[in-house]
Amino acid sequence: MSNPPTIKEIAKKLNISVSTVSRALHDHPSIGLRTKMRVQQLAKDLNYEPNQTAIFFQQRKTFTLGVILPELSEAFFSAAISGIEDTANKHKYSVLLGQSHDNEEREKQIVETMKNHRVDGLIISIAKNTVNYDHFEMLKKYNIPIVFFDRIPNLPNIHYVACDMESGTIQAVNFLLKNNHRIIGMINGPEKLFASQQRVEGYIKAMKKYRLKFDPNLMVASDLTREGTEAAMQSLLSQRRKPTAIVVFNDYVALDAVQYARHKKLRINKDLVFVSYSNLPLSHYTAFPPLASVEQFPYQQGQKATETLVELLGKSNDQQEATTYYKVILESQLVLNPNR
Amino acid sequence: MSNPPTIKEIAKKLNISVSTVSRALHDHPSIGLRTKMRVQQLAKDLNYEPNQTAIFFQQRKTFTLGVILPELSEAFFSAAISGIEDTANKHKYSVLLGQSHDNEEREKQIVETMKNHRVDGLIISIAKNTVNYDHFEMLKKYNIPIVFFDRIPNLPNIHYVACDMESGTIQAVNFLLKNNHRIIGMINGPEKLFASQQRVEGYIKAMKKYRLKFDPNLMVASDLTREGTEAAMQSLLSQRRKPTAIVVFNDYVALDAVQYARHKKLRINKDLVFVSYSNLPLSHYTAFPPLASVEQFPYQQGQKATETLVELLGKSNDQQEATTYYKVILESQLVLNPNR
DNA sequence: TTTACATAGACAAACGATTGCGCGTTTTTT
DNA sequence: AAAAAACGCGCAATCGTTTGTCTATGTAAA
Repeated sequence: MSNPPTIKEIAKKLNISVSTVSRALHDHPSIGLRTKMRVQQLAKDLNYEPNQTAIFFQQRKTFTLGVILPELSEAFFSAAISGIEDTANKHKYSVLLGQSHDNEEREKQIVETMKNHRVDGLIISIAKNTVNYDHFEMLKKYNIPIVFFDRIPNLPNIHYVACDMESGTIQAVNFLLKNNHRIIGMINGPEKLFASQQRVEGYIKAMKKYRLKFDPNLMVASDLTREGTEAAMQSLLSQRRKPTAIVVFNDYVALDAVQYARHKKLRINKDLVFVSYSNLPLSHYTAFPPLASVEQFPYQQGQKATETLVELLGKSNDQQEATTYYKVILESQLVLNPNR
Repeated sequence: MSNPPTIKEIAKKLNISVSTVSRALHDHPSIGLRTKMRVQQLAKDLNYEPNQTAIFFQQRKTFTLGVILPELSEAFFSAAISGIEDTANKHKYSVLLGQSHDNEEREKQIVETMKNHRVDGLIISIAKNTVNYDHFEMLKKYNIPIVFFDRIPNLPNIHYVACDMESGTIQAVNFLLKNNHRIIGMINGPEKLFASQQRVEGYIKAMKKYRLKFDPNLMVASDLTREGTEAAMQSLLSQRRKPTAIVVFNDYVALDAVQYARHKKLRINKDLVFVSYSNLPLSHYTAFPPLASVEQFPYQQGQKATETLVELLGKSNDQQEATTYYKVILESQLVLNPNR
């Protein structure tokens, strides 16, 4: 027989009704032990497996989590998806995947696809230049909860998991200050990102604590492309008060910044030192690694986001409404480079 | 209204039958232009979206591809999944994800989950120590086609996409031979992997062409862990005929091997040079990169595997049977490290 | 005018499983 | 021994959509 066995076939072969079979397979108390055994035996013999698509349809639940990330090939996100998949799996959920390529249009379209697939919930790290959040709001009407992580939108009532970049930045700047740097530059990311704003806060707070005044010229933004980073470096290095240290948005940007500096004949870790974020494994192997990097625990963020979502899904809609929004903050942590 | 609109509601509001609505939405010729317009207008107004789970169920097709990879956080696989997702998306397929963590048990369980989800097809790169292939064979009975890529099982009748590691190895060894190395070691991967066997073939062929005899002591295997690699290095370096160059299974292994060699006070690229596989982006930034690396085009492999699977799914079962098995071989390519 | 044939749409079954309700039979209670 | 409760199972609706078949109306051909 080519088609997988169904509950109907079992019923027919045993001359009982489908409902009995269904209940027998679920160990329902109202089914006698005898028939229960017979059904379960035959099911095993026929290699019966319930048709999930039928169940999904009937139960209006798919046990599937949608995950939307900017770039799967970036180490940060691939670590995150790893944590997400592991945790989802542990809770019997499957993972439906989409990458936005940092493109808002594409992000919208994926959200649409996920909605039509009737995913039970979504985990999203938004595209870097998404400014319109309608496609997220829309999901509320469909009762599809979202947990954002790392790259979170600037919206009031959302669930999210993120690293506290403010404290991480304070750690980073303090580290530099303690090493006698006084003119500290910063290459930040897109202003829209909450994480960028937090970095600014942390930077300013740390400087203030040392009674150093904030020089806005030392704070530049990169769009995270190589060109953007080079422009940022150029701007920083053309200052009258040249920075002796630079805090950089992430390790990828740092690699580009380092290359630019070397090209300008600056001696890394002598004329100019770098501290960055992410602490990718590669930075341990790299020729001129940043002195230190703020670890953001992508795997753990993914884990936590998934656990949060699963917990949310365990609640009824009313309960969901009643929950105050989850705002899970993981502490980031400055990690000194062992090869420094 | 909390529930999404259905075809039924549209039918009721317009006082026509559901079948008419369905056909109108699909532009079926037997529906008059007037009603067609009215239906489509109302559908738009109500923000109607077909319930995919119902359609999946009804059509016995989910437009979902299952993807099983060993480790998402490895650069090779994250690049591959990126290619897979992009290509699947282009063909209106979604991607259901699972990672085996190189664990055969887990791999089996994921296959099971995917089957129950009724994915239309599977793309798999097998766990490194999977020796039993029953769970793959089983899928044939359910008419779920599989396309393997990169890490392919040693089975006769399968579809697969892979890089030709033999020619890549020949290129690598030739490169070393031309640079006057005569004693060339190799750290290979698990013997079960087809790719490992191909590397051996390539190595031997290249040596033969130079009329050099094959010294089996120069060929060792690593289980890809740091410890395994260190053991392999130790074995190689303790030879009477010490290698002046080593071909290493991949860039991760190479990084470990390099560290071991440095620890042993060997001068990289002087006393000992390395050539490896994968050409991960990080190797451009690394302090002591391999001289060259055999690029395996993970993104393209993912793309190609997905295209192959989609093509397969376009065919009826009979046609599928009739197709000879796809064996897509991408040429690998030796890439010299620009920072060498 | 009658026959024939498109045209436009309705009816209903089917996909596979779950579940509220009802009904007959057995067992327990008093 | 009669009434009540418990047990064991079947009936049928339901989830939303697609699709084969049938019917009614109108139009063209004979």
